[in-house]
Amino acid sequence: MTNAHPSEIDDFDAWESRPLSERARPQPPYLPGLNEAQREAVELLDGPVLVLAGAGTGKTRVLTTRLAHLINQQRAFPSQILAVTFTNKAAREMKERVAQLLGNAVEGMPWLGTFHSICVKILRRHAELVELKPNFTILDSDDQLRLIRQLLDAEGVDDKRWPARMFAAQLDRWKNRAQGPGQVPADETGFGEGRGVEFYRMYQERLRTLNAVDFGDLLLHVVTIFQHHPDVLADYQRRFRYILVDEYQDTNVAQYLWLRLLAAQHRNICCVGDDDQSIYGWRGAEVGNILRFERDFPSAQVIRLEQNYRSTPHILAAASGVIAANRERLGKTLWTDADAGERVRLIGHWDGEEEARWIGEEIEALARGTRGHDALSLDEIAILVRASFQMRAFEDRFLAIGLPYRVIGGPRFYERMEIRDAMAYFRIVVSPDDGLAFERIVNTPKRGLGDKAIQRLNQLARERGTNLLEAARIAAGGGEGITRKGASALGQLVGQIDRWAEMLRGTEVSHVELAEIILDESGYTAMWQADRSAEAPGRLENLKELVQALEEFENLQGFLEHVSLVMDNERDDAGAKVSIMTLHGAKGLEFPAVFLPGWEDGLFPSQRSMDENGVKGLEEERRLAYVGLTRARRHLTISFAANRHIYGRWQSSLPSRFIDELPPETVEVLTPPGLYGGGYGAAAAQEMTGSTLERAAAEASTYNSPGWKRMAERRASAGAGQGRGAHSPVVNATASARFETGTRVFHQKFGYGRITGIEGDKLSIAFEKAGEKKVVASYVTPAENQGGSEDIPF
DNA sequence: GGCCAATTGGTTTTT
DNA sequence: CCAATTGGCC
Repeated sequence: MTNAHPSEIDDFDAWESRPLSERARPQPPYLPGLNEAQREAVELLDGPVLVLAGAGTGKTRVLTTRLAHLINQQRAFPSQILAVTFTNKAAREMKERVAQLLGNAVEGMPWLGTFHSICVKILRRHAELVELKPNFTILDSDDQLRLIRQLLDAEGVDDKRWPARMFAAQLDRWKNRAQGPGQVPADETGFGEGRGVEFYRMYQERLRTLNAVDFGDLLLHVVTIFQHHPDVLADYQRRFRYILVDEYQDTNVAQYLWLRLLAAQHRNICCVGDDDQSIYGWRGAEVGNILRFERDFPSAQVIRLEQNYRSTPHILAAASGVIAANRERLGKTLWTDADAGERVRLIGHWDGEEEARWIGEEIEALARGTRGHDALSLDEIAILVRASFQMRAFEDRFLAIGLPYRVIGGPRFYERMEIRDAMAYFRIVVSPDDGLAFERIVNTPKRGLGDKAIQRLNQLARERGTNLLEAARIAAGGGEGITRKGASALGQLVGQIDRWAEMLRGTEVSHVELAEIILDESGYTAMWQADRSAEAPGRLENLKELVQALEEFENLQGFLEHVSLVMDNERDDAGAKVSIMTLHGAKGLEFPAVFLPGWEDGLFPSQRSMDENGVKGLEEERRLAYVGLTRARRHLTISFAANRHIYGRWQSSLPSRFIDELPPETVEVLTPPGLYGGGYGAAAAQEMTGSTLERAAAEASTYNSPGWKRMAERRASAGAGQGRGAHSPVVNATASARFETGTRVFHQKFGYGRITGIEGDKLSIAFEKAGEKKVVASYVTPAENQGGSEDIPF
């Protein structure tokens, strides 16, 4: 079974038989400059190697240099190296940097990519082995959930008792462990009164009918093929002479099996990772994979990268102090020869709003350079939170003071409704079997075909053993239990799809033009043009962007595959801005100044993690703390609030237990000692009551640290009225007095608009760009004075 | 079949 | 508090 690239293999054999002297290479220019451990990690090319790369130790550099070295030393053709990453971003970066190292001497590496993209490539070649057609579609989790809903509904499962989401999660767990319906452990079939495996089978069957796979299938199917078809496996084993894996601590069982199968012949597998940065256990990652590496690959060499080039000793000490409390770890000691730098700052606040206000002011100080350092660009500052709801407090505050920020990891472009709709139109034109796509668009725009009609179509498709599109064609003829109006609408739609499919095959129009025609003729664009809601203009804008994005692809098919695998959302909006993101989102990044707010027990570590996963959960939270701490280069500030406004109710909490784990000598405490009983952290605060907290806060101005003084001054100057936040009655009164209906105003986020109504502290404003919105009065300034209430010098 | 009001539940996220 | 989804009503 030599299905793939025989020419490449022949080339290699020819090359391998050449005398050694011809293969010799001069000392490569990229080796000097690496430290000893890094160099070892680059040069140990043969056999299994585990590189334990602590945060900031030059992991990416090692990985890319090793790749370049393999090619430079002619150990293998680029096409014989398998290099896997988790994200497209990482893959892209690696490609670029290898090309840079080798001076563009290498034509692309076909097997450098994410687990999923590489699996797609393999699976398309052998699709028939798992009863798929090579042009199968890849469903995202949204489609997946809809399919599950349909299935469970058809089986009469009560969604209240057995929610579709729950089954989706279960499916994920199974697929993450590469367990097909036949390999599900007996004690995990409980879903739907013991019908879990039955549903799993049916779900897989439906996917097959749709000629579709979900994300989990990409790995599961390939592993299944490898296990059942030794000839196919042998082919790939032979091809991949060298294997490199990034972020090994994040691999799940399926990925692990996949790697082990592929590495079995040459055994040249190099995994790079950091067990201390494993933070994706909740989505199937197995820290165990990295902890067990030496057992899995006997004679493996383990290299530790421990010299940190990113952070100051104080920051490293803080991170080490926290992570040392974890039991399950391989153990590394980061060190640096950088200057001590300033200590990690720790500060407690009365509530979340005060925390946001304080951080806002600190950021302004950093940006002005008034903290005794060179001024920082806002791009060099980040706020890392545990959960995204924490972001709002910062957004609110920064909007109010006009501090530019960017939220990283919001809703992705390709996840927007209008984009998914448009894509569904493209999908049904490209692949007539894609019933989910058809279902999505059949009544968008409204064609009078609701749930009833769709149910009937599905039934019809089942009866006739055909796909939804064909069923619709039949139903359009009438007499199939669809109303006359519905049948005629169906007939029109099917006719349109046929015509578009015809155009797709022909050469008359380009795929970009076709896309425009589809969106136009279907009435989809018109639907949004007719929509008077605030979002409509933005959606039309997005559709334009979508069509524009198409231009970079050869055809619709290629584009669709790109989108299903590369859900990137890198919008590079210009201007220096503070980054606000989750700790998860910050992995792999670094910033000169980092703020870590919300270090309260229950929030961080998250109560839910601890409740659901006990010590394991707590340890993962602790690794998350470690990731957060090690993002900082020079300035690091941890903070917590005694009270927080969560989901509309006040909640008070104790400082995070992780705070107790910070080595005291690396920390500068800005919180008055009274506020949390002298020491800091949960243990010290255990016995504090609300009233003692209040009294301590009142005594705060007597505290003597410079940081605290600064804060006290600020607090005093802020004035008592605003001390409890921008939403206080005082502010409201001023605000409503300042505005009246019809006033033209400016809002930091939504731009210009006219006030259409006032309710208490909230204004209804018809924005010129963003449409009608309700906005808190204090975030809006009269249009004549758009500079805002404070002058910010940037 | 479509629209509005009430209800509910709300870490972390890539592919 | 707020969004997303569901249930009831036209």
